[in-house]
Amino acid sequence: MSEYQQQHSPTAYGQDGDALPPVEQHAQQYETVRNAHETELIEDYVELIGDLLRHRGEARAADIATRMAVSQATVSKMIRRLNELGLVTSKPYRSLFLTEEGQKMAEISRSRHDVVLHFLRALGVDDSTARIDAEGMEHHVSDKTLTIMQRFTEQQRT
Amino acid sequence: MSEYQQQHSPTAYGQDGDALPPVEQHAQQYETVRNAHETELIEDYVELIGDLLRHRGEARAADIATRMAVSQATVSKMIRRLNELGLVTSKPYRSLFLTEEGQKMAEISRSRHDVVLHFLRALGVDDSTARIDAEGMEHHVSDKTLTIMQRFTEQQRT
DNA sequence: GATAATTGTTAGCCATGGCTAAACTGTTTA
DNA sequence: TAAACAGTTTAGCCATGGCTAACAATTATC
Ligand SMILES: [Mn+2]
Ligand SMILES: [Mn+2]
Ligand SMILES: [Mn+2]
Ligand SMILES: [Mn+2]
Repeated sequence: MSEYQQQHSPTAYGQDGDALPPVEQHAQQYETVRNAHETELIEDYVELIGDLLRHRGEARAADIATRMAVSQATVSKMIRRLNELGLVTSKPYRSLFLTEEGQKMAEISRSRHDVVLHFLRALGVDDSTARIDAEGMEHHVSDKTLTIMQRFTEQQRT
Repeated sequence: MSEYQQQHSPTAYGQDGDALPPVEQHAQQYETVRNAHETELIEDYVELIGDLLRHRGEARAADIATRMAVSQATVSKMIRRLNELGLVTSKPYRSLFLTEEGQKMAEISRSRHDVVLHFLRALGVDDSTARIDAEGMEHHVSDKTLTIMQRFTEQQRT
């Protein structure tokens, strides 16, 4: 491991606050991010389908495509995957519906999303920015952090 | 647009706090996330190479592979991309170096990363969790939010 | 009821980011 | 100095998530 042959940096930087984390911990950071990326899109689809069902009573592929700014072909393909994963049921040319499992995922995702969004607003971020940031951040916030965010938001509200 | 044919939801949910955002805004959320994903991994590589150079004096492919928990083949392929993007210079079987542009990106990424990490700690998140969350969150935090996070951290420090 | 418009599906393309296996280069050590 | 080892590269595989183009089905309009 070349990384350990040279213990002292020859540059003038020395200690500048943050050292490199231990290898195992560092590796775990990236692994966790990769895992999040695997489920991220699935969650967004399921969450959106749930939201469309709640707010509009139906979830059509065309609406998903518009809201996600993605082609209908992309949505169609994705729906097949969601079907295979047992998250949605779909008859051709009909509205989508969520399975039990899909509904569970939708609820969890929506609640996570809400906690992050409300937290950002409580922190002083304007609504439109908060919405954009929350859409990405939500998938990378641990349960621990989520709890802390929630507490912060509640305290702020008083 | 079927989404607008049915204005009133037939379910009992009615208004429950958060309505669906307007289509254009909603679409922009997802687009922004997709854009972030395109540069995310590149930034992490460049940032890590910069950190290895600073702390160890050299950045070897093998070390990157270990730290990222990824195969050496994956790293090798990625280095070719970084090269093509003009972010690193590399002679075969030698340590990597960052170009001017690569150094700029590394600095920006590191500083972003630090702001998010320190913010999470200031918020009360334990170090190890903060590190994991920051690794993913950093790519989805807007400049506006970043500024607010920085202010928060400084206030907390007093 | 025929035609037009909308909606959905399929086929096939591409880039990205993983992987394993095999070959190659450079360094260390017997 | 030759062999062994560590590090690097290449080839080729796969899944994911985009796209366009062509076609099919449903729904709306005349
Ligand atoms: Mn979400
Ligand atoms: Mn999201
Ligand atoms: Mn980073
Ligand atoms: Mn990162």
